[in-house]
Amino acid sequence: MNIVVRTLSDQTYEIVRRRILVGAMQPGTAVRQDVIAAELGVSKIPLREALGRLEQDGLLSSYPNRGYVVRDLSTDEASEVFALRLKLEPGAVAEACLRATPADHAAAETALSALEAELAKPDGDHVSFNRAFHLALVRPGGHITFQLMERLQILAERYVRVHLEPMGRDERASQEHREILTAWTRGDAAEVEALTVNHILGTLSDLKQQLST
Amino acid sequence: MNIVVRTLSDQTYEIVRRRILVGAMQPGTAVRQDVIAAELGVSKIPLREALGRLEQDGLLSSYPNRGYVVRDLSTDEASEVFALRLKLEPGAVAEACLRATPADHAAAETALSALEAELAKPDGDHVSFNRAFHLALVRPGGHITFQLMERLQILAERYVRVHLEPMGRDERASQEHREILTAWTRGDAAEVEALTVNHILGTLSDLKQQLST
DNA sequence: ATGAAGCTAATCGTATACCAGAATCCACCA
DNA sequence: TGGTGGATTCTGGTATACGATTAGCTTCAT
Repeated sequence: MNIVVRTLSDQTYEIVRRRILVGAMQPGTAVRQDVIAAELGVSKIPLREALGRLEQDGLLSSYPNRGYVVRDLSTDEASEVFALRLKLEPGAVAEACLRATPADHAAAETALSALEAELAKPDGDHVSFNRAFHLALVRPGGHITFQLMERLQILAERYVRVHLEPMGRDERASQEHREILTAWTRGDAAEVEALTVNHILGTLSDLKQQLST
Repeated sequence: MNIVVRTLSDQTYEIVRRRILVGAMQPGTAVRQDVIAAELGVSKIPLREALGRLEQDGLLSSYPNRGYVVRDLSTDEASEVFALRLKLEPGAVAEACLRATPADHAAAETALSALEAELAKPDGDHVSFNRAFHLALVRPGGHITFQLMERLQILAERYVRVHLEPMGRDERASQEHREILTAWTRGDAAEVEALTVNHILGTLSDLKQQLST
């Protein structure tokens, strides 16, 4: 497919990112470099590169000579992230659907199937697959847009995991996904945009409800 | 002021970024790590961390086992970057002006004064100061928004330098800056937003004109 | 007891040396 | 002319060492 060769830095990045996203590394925790390096069996160069990327992703903060700390979650940041998604994602998805090739259609279909399959499992990791699907809808658009969306998705994922994963809001969201993908593959930009707005608003309102309890 | 201690990685990042932005490292050029490390007198760890950040900034691309390459400029990307700025920046600046403290006001004023002073110099580096000013207007808003805007500003700066720096479009832009800052300090979000839209559109239209010649 | 001052241990940031493996180049050969 | 198979050059990664800084703990004076 695309890139099969991945550097150790990449893999380390994804492992640590997952740890943060699933809460295995709690907010406020200092990142002990040699400990993690030893756990993962990598040396400091790939680890530090991974941590640097995570800082740019907004998952870590760094303090000179004191290292990295897992960033806190906050309702302020949650609002910010979802406000940004609302500003960018609908347009990005719409734009992408106009440029999407058959290969992109296939990729998006695959991503959604994988997500649905994961939802069927009792203890599946559907949140990651959800992110992958959403990003597949954006990828055919511009490179920069995709990069920004990727970051927003990652940040959003933290909040979704913490607040929404326990409650299953899966059936409705899943149906919305299908609708979006259909319109997207059809190239119906206006419809895609509207559906995406709704979808994000749906997630956001569920989130707000959870936060207020 | 804020952060006085900066790591070597940070400094290296800024030096290499400047080289790319001013064209000292041309698009398409492969980045020879040991050469640059030797030139800057740093070892591979800070250099690689800097390069990784530049990749996330969209200034470099990396290919496993082949290293980093300076990304090409393209009119497509230029449009993308400015479209994103238009979607994000006006709202971000408006939001920030509502949250800005007196310290933020002072910082923005300082940034604009510095920019104006630089414009007075015959061969000043006003493009960097322009970016600093624009970012000062966004900083009091959310952390994530600021990070995204920072990246967009950096990307935009490349195109501005290449296409607009030769021609001086400075007087009008400079006047617009003053107007924006005044409304911003006053906390007039609606006005700030409108002025910012106009300002970006102004830059964009100058850019399009240059590109079409 | 309590706060300040000083010492100590832990950890970060960086450098250096080294190695395996991929990519590239080039000379040689069909 | 057109491969082909080493040499060469880099990158990506490891191991290790070390100065500097931070944080924690101890001690001492009040």
